[in-house]
Amino acid sequence: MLTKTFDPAAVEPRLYELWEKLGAFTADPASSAPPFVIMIPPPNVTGSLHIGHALTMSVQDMLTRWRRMQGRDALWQPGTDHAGIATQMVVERLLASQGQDRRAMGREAFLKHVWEWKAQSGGAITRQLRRLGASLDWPRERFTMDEGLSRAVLKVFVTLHRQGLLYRDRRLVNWDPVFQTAISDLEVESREVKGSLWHLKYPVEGEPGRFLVVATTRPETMLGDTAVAVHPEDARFADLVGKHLILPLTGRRIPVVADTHSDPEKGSGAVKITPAHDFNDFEVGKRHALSMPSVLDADAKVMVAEIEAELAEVPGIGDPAFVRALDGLDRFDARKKILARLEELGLIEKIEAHTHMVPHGDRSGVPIEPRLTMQWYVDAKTLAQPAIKAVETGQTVFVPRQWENTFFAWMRDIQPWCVSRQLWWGHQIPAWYAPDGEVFVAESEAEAAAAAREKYGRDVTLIRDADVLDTWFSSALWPFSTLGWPDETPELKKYYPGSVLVTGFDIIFFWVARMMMMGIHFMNEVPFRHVYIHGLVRDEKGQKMSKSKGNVMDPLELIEAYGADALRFTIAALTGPGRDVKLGRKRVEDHRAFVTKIWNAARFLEMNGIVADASFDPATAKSPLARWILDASNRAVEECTEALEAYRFDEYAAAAYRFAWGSYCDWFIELGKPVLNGPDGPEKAEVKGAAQHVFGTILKLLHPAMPFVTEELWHLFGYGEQGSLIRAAWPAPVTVPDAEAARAELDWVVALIGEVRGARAEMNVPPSVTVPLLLQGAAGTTLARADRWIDAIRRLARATEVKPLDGAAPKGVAQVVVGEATVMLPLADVIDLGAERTRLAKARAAAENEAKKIAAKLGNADFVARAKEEVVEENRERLAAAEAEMARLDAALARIAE
RNA sequence: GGGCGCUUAGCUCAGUGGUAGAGCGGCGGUUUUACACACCGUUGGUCGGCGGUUCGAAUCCGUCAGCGCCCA
Repeated sequence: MLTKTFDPAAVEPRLYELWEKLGAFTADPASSAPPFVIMIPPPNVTGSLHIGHALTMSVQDMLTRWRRMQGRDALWQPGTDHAGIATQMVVERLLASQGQDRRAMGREAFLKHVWEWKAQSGGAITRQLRRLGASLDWPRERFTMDEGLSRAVLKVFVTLHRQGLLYRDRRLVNWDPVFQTAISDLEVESREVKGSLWHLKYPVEGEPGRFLVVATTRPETMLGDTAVAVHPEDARFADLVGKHLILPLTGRRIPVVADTHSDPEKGSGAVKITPAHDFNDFEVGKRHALSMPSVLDADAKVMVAEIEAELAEVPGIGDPAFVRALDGLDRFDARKKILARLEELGLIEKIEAHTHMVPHGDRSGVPIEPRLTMQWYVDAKTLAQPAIKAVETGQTVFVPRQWENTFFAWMRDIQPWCVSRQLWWGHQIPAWYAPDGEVFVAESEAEAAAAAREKYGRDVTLIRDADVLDTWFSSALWPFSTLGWPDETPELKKYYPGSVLVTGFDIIFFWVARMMMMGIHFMNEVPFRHVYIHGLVRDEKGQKMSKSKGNVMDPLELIEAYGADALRFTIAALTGPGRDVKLGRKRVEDHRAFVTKIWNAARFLEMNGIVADASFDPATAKSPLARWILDASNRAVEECTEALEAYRFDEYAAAAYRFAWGSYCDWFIELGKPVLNGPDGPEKAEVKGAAQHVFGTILKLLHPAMPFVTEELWHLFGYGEQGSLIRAAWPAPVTVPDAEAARAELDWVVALIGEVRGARAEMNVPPSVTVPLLLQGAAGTTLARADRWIDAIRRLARATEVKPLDGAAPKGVAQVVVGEATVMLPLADVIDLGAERTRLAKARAAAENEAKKIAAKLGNADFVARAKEEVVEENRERLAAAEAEMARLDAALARIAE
């Protein structure tokens, strides 16, 4: 006996272990089956499963399970990435709590700690993915710092360098003062900050009392100003171009230059230029050959060294002692002091409140500081071109398509990719420096030494670059490094390129674009055919989930409460095209009802002795009920398959739900009860056969979304061995004899029951009152149908019998129109005839309204002349039907007039 | 400022030229032996506004408004 309700907590872990033990998730490079490949977006090794993972992983698992059932050799490649900054931060914090310090222990010892931490705590998310039911090929699990993947990183780095696509350059980087490292453009997020716009007065050289006013949001950087720019066409400042200003506090002479970067509309129309601390100013500096002194150090503290030589005492303007005293001061403290001093000197014209966007490190959360440093860069511009072309030509297709625009916009304006990070945890850059500064890039120290020996004719001391690579550098290789590249493995041959990449739109730049670039460059082929972009998970109100808002939902807790199937089905149902998913507890609870519904349907089958029967052949079905449900299941199969092919998880869920609940449970089982409760015989056997056959189809259709409950029932009902549904064949439509006739018959039964139920409910007839149904004007086929379905009609329409009206209509009937017939319910003692007249009049008005609308359309000569013939014909039929219904309702009204 | 997207029933959303839909909710009824996480019935929308194209527009075009996201 099945338990009263499904108990996911007891069943799910057991089944997952079984699948894993059976090797049900395993891909087989030796098989002849065509591959289906999804590369997991490797979660952070520091991470734990959040609701966003639940979405993306559920989607990936649905696709994988579905394709696997279709007979594809499915590989869902698992793994995690080493998450440079995040992991280093976690371990540093841990060490700090034990009173230890990274720098004190040194690089080697620190890395040992990180590896230890990874071994102990790094696998949390992989365990959690199992709870979700993710059918990843675990024996193939990889980590971006694996030996194999590290070898791929070395090879790629060295190759790109040799090809001139990876180089060192001294330019401005986004510097994170907390982590003390460069970060890429993408790791910077603009945040709106309420600040001020300070209008500073810079004295014009040789013209006492004349000032050029510059507006700035960052007054502390003025120490590093090397020019003031005005717009070339700005008449207000035309005479100043070429003249010099005395930079307050430092006393340094700086030129006024004409540059279009200066916007006459903004601020004062003149802008101070600090090339070493602002990206735009850097470009201006390059255009005008300005010097580029840095005045902030790695900690974002004031650094006077590079401007020391030019400090000059100028009465009322230049104050070297003050400037020197700022050395080592935090940037924000320095700002206050500088402003106070300028105020004293009368060099602040005004201060405006000003809201502006300030770049922040996405992990550290502090304002990033542009700094002039030497870093390694990848020539993304060059690598981007083939990637752009691949999407333009459809080698890779985004779903939904509109995301291609986002991809193009970024790729066409791509900047050099800064790949070096001043961290210890990561792939150390394979570059060695000779004492003269010459760099040797090689896959090993020995190779670098050999190259150096060749150059210098002797051995020299080489020092390895201390920096590591951006984590995304190794992630970019994921689609082929996980398959064994640079070795030519069977896996690489079979599973590259992947079928589809599934991710959120926020990752298009970080990862998708970079995989495209690296994949095409090193494999001469795009890394995946489709990129399915899903939305973000938000709370019920549509708010982004965040810890600070306190609206985060823990997927594991939801699984605990409602089961993984319920969570997964909810996600499927809510994942529409290009939409964010608004998820609340209530939604999961609601969809759990569907899991329970399936379970209860199974209990009904069990009570009726219905079990799997492979010998049942749908093509031999005779009873209309069996043929009807088999036919309906064919359509459900088609709908589900088409929906999955189109990545329409909402439609897939809706089609399966509609069929399982709305057709199988609500009608097939209910209509089948009289037969199932009746004596054994061919009809009963056939209904049982259809019941088990279609239930098997339902289990298969739902398996990608609800793997656990379906797998459990699959075995309990004898469809297959334990844990075998996962590899059962995806259903295909079956042959159903004369499906159209079965549809027509069941449509009639459903309509009759529906109409009678509706009238009874509206007339407040208690369910305990049962009446005969008298058919007036019924065709012979209708009467035959009524006869065939009498037991079901009795049961579902609360009827005692169904028979043709003999003679005149009895007094006090309720009447409904079903097709050509009028059905009379003799209810003289129960109903209010006035109310019945009102009800009929309302129905007649609706029919009349419909008829009028259609008649007007058909009365339009243009419509008849220009619309498609089948549309006109359809409208003619609808008009006829509406008019016939009006006539029958008129007759019904006449019958009970007084 | 530039770009993208969204606006359809109380809520969440499908619907991309031919009868406006689903789920949930609301309301009324029901212990009819799978299921109250249920069953039956029912209510509910000038498809954001305006203009255009068309025989016909939620759907195509233009425009305006509101909201969201990305970029500067």
